Order: sequence, then C-alpha cells, then structure tokens
Amino acid sequence: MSKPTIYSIAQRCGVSAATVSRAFNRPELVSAPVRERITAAARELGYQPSSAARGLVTGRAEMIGLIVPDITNPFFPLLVRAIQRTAERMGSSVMLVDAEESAAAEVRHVAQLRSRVDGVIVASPRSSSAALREAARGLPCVLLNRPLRDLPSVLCDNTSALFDAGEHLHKHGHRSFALLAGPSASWAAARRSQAIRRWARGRGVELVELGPFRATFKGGRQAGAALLGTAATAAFAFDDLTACGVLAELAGRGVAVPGERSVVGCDDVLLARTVTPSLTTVTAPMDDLGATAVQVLTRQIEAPGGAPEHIRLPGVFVARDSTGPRSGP
Amino acid sequence: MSKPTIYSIAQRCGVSAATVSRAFNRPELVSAPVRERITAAARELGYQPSSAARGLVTGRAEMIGLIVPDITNPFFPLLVRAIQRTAERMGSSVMLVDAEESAAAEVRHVAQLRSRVDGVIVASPRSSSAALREAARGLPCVLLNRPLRDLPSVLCDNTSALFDAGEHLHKHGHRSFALLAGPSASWAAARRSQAIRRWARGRGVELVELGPFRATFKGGRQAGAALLGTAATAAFAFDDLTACGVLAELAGRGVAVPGERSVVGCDDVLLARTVTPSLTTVTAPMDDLGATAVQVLTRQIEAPGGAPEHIRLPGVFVARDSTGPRSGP
DNA sequence: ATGGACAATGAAAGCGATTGCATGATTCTG
DNA sequence: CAGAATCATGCAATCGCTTTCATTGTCCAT
Repeated sequence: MSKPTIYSIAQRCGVSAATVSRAFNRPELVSAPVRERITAAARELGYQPSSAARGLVTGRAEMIGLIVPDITNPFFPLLVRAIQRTAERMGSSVMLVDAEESAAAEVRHVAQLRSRVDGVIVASPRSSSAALREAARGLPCVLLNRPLRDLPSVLCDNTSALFDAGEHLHKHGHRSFALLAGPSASWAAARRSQAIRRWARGRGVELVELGPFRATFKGGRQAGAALLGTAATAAFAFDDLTACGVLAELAGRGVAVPGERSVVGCDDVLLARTVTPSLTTVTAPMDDLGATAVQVLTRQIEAPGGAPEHIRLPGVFVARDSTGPRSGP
Repeated sequence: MSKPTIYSIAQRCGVSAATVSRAFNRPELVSAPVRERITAAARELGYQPSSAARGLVTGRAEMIGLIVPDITNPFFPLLVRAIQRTAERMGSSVMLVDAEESAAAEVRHVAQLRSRVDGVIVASPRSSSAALREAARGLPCVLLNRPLRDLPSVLCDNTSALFDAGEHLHKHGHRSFALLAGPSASWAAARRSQAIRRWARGRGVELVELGPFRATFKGGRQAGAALLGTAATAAFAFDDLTACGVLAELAGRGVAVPGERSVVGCDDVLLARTVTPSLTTVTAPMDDLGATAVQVLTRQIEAPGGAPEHIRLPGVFVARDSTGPRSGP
C-alpha cells in the first residue's frame, strides 16, 4: 500500500514500466487500448509521478527560482503572478524567495536554490554586481530591473514615460518641481532620477532634489514632509508606494492634491488606482515583464552560454487625479 | 566538465562515494583529515548535492507548499515571510502558489504540488470542505484560518480582541455601531461578524450590518459609502484593507476620522500603522501563526496519521488614531 | 513466399545520492 | 598476547523514472 509507481501500474496492466512511462510522456508510441488501460489504472491508484526521480534522470527540475528583495512591497505581487502564470504554462513551478531586504540574503538564496531549480529570476536591486555575477556562475539567471553586461536582463524603462509626465505637468502650468529620489543603491531609482533631471534641464525648469527616501509608505511620508519645505508645485515620487505616503502626509497636513501640489508616482501598483486622489503614474507592463523574464530564462536554460539578452520594455504614462493645474500666483 | 557529483569528489580524494556522502551528512563518522580533504575538494569544485537524487532515496523533498488565495492582499506577505523563515530554519524551502482568488485553482494547485513537496499549508478561505479534504488526502496538510474537523489547522481567533475593541469604543461614548461584513464564504469573516454581534447584543447597543464587501481597498470604499448612509458613529471593518478603503472614502467626502466616525480594522497589516489616521485594529500574531503552521506541518509529515492538531492563537487589540470619543449630540 | 519497413513493447542501463552490511585496521581488555 | 570492541571506510543495492537498443510481430511490395 505504499505510493504507486510506474511499476505498480505496469504490473496491474501486464505491461512493462517503460510502456507506462511512455504512455504519459510519449502517448503516440503506445497503442490506444494499452494507453487507456494505463491511464485508467493510474487514476484509480492515484498515481503521481515522482518529480525527484524524473528530475534525476532528465536533469531538469521543472522549477524556477524567483528572488525578490521585499515581498511586502506591492510592486512584486503582480510580478509574481505574471511569472507564475507564464511558468505554469511552460510546465514549470516557481519557488519564491523573499530576501527580506538584505543583499546578503539575495546572494545566499541564489546559492541555496542552485540545486533545486533550473534557473533563477532575480529582482535584486541591492547586491553588488560582483556578488551577483559570482552567485549566478553556472546557473541560468535573468535579472529583473537591473542591468549587468554579462547576465541577461529584463528591464522596465520609464524614461520616455517620465518625460511625458513632465510634459503633462508643464502643460498644467507647473514650473517648479521636486524630485523625491528612491534608494540610492537601486538601479531603477538612479535611472528614474536621471530621466527626470534630463527632462527638467531640457525644459529649463527648476528642479529641487530631495532624498533619498526608502521605498516604503513611511519613506513617502518623510518625502511629503520634505516636499512641503520647498516651493515646488509638483513632485515626482520614486514609486507609487512613496507617492501614497506623500499623499497621506499632505492630506494629514491639510494640503490639497492636486489643488496645491501635484504628485506623480511610478509603477502603477494596485493601490494607485484606488487611493484618493487616484495616482497619476507610469504603468509598468507587469505581465509582459514577468512573461518575458520567464521566456528569456527558458531560452537560457535550453541553450546556456548564448549571448545574454537584454530586453527593455517601456512604461507608459497615465494621468489620473493626483495631478492638475498649478494653483496660486 | 559536467556538474560535480559525489563521485567526482570521491575520485579526487581517493575515497569512495559513500564516504563523501557521509562527510556531509554524518561528519562524525568520517575521520577529520579525510573530512577536510573532502570539504576542500567540494568547495573547490563548487559541488552542490543534487536534491533530486537525495529526495529520491530519502523520500523527502525538503520542501513545503504554501497556497494563498490572493498574494496581492497585504495580509499575506507577512505570513509568507514568517513561514519562509521558519521553514528555512527547519531545512525546508517553500513553494508559494497564488491561487488568484479562485477556489478551483486552490484545489488544482494542491494536486500539482503533491509530487514536489512533503506537505502543504493552505490558506484557503474559498474552496469547499469536501474538495479540500479530497485534495489533501494522503498529503500532510495544515489549514490556515479555516477549521475543518479532520485536517489540522492553525487559526487566529479575534473574538476576545474584538470584544476589547467594542469596549474601547463604548468607553468613548459610542452607542451605535456598524458591522462592515467581509466575504460571506470566508470563515474568518463569519467568525468576526459573529463575535461582534455577540458583543453588541451583550452590551445592548445598536448594530447595523452592511455588506458583505470584498476584502479589497475598493470594497472598503463601498463599505465607507454605505456607512455614511447610517447613523452609526463607529464601524468594525472586516479587515485592515477594507478599513483603509473606508478611511479613504470618508476622507474623500470630508468626513473626519475619528472626529465624526471611528473605524476599527483587523489584522494589523503593515499599512495600518502608516495610513492617516493610523488604524485602530486587532493584530494577528503573524510570526506565531506562520511558525506554528510550519511546526504543525512538520509534525504531520514526520508522523502522519496522528490526530489533527487544532491551534488557535488570539489576536490582540491595539488602539491607534482611527478611533476616538463620540462627537455630536 | 521473402524481405523490409514499421509499430508496439520489453530489457536494462543509468541519473546521483543514501545506507545497511561487510571488511580491515586499531585499540582495548583481562 | 588472543580476542573483543571500535572506528573508518568500501561495496553494492536501492529510490522511481527515462531512454536507448533490441525484439517481436504485421503488413505490404516484390
């Protein structure tokens, strides 16, 4: 009465184990009647192939690892979903690992995953390039939102969308802006800041830089407080979570949005649509991002050693209610 | 130059594979010098034991599955963390699966996980008892926040904390309450509603029931709108996410909290501390909940067939800024 | 009839680890 | 100093599956 194996089934059906295996993996090689007997017996016995045994012989775990720096950040759940869906469609499962915001943990987890997965997707804004490269040596790996020359990566590029955001605000009469910078170690943060700076310079408008702030709600509140110390009428928050914090802080101090200040976020997290006022932001193409990452990883797994792909997906600007005409003098 | 195995190492060190295996698993059985040579060689070659091979012979995957109904709900990330931490300490990895709010998916995923994990933790408010029981047949399984006689479960019981919440509001002069009910299929929702009803009856205060509302921010806004249609001065929201929605809706309509209405949430999600006003709520002992679930599951795995444990951890009431003295007449 | 092509199946060799048993070397005991 | 006990190690079976190669039987063209 132990777990059924292909042998139990084989015996029960009077065929060899090989035939049972084939009945599942290459059904066209097995005659219809036999195949049916086998599947019937399998169902009856509640047979489940042992993935360990299969993995041992095929060398594939049918599993990919996903490392995120902070699962409590609302940016990730959507990504996780997208990745999970795509992976499932390709016959793989996903092992999610939360690095709890520690660079060391990110790298450590890559090492731990090595033996259990076919490859990993790493959303690792923190760890050093060298550590990352080293950790990924010999393991198919795709970087998310962080570029590294010799490792494949899938990035969301918001540069042009942020330009659009700037133009949108400019059109509404804003001339003085604040940049609420994100974590200094984060590639995304650096890139966004840079895009905004470039735009401001090109437009010839005033830009005061504040921060860096942590990418949390609380960080956003601090950013909001800092913003009030300036004359800027519009602010670019590093991301939506930060922006929500800013909104909360402003609301708490009785500052009207967009009446007195306009705020734009980034990422288009679920919350962005639902807060009041709803957030003007830049939507990251989460589904694409996740799906692409899985596909790139799959390619990497099937043909290791190819030139690393670098894919860049553009974000798109969405105007909502947290931005509006400049008020005052 | 293929992946190093215990054989490569054995050969390199002039010992047998068995010795290499022992050097890692039962080091006390191997003489010190040999052990060191082996570990040195292993490090040098970058050896990683194949978990498939080990799993095949030991019959253990060192992996547990975790099924959550909706990873975007901020309740779960903290739980996931706690579970992951505990599992790691016990030498297991966690496979997280998001059921995307579908009962069918919950059950389907349990089936898929069967062959890859030693057991599963299921946070499944939705699927039917029968389906759940069937899906878990022969697979160690622990239910989270949902009781079922014949399956072990770990629950967070907020009954007494909700009583405390009621008393807190009563002390502040509130006499007319609203219950903003959560999803009708959810055990937690039913239980909370019941606790609140009981308290109100016992206290002899007025209680109007609204809902059910979805456990999302948007659902909360609807609840907030509904609340304004009543004369209740204090409201019990199903959970914090709902409560945040209520706050947003009230703020949007210029209703002061706690000036005009008091709101209490439940779960003490991260956001609860950071919104304005910060949320009076009932904190679920997430870390305990997660750790306990893993421990119960581990016991279940090691000694299947024991009587199912049912563990209940109490939530505790925390007063913050979303509740205050009753205003008006 | 005869041989070849083709289809359906079986036998058996691994995949990389763990582990019970056997063996040889040391040390202990009386 | 003989034999027992102990220690370190090797041998070989095993876990459940996939896959190559060989085998058997059918059928068709010659």
